[in-house]
Amino acid sequence: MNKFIETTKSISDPNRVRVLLALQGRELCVCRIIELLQLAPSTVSKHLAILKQAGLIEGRKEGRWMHYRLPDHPSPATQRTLEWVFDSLENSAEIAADKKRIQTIIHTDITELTRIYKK
Amino acid sequence: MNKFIETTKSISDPNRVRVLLALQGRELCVCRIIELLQLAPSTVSKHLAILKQAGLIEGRKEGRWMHYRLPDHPSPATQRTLEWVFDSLENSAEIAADKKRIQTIIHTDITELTRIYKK
DNA sequence: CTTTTGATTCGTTATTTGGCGAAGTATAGG
DNA sequence: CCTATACTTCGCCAAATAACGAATCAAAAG
Repeated sequence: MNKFIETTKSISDPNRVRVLLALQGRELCVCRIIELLQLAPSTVSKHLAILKQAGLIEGRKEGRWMHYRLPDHPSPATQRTLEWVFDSLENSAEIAADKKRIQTIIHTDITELTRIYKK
Repeated sequence: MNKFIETTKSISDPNRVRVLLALQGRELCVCRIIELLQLAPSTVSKHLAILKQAGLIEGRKEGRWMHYRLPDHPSPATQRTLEWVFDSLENSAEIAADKKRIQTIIHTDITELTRIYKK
């Protein structure tokens, strides 16, 4: 039950759900997720930590960059959770808009994104 | 997306989840749900209103008693949500304990339960 | 080895949430 | 009718949550 509630809490925030959908079929570094969500780096980092703790994403450090992705080998429970989330949001307008914007974001050079920190 | 978040929020409280599981295959009046959860009537009523608003349960008034049950004709989305919840908690110890206790509660006369209000 | 950069941790604040008891509503019983 | 009963609504409080900026950490780059 505890694990289940941890899972449901982790997916009851729209920004965290957007992250899960953004990671479908690709890996993203934190700076691109920041660009997608338009939130402070510290806030995004917290959201990612919550999703990771719940087992819904995993991280990989490569030099200075941290890349997050959906689990390579999710537990059956995690697998079903992700399927349910993706299935439920198949027709979401917000997610469709994100998907479109992600195409721009992944083709933007990282040095262009980091201006977020400089503001 | 809003609807989805409303759903996930409604199932991210353990007591609300316990209610959903308790309603599997049966209808229960509020007084029995109070007995199960051991919470104040006003608190239980609030939880039930949240689940109802999310479309996960429906209510039926019969005289003085309000009976709640899982929806007779759930939307496909609601159906999948309930399946996911039930599937996820198949092996929960807390839910197993509740199932056992519900057997007692449904065989207890309502006049025995109402002592909760009298305290 | 100092600086820069990408990300996380910490401390604070505003909002939301879950709990309760008191008051209100509606129905049944005396 | 008037009272009791089954719930719900309201108002309040304590705890949890989401957001931010400042400080910190770790890995390149200068």
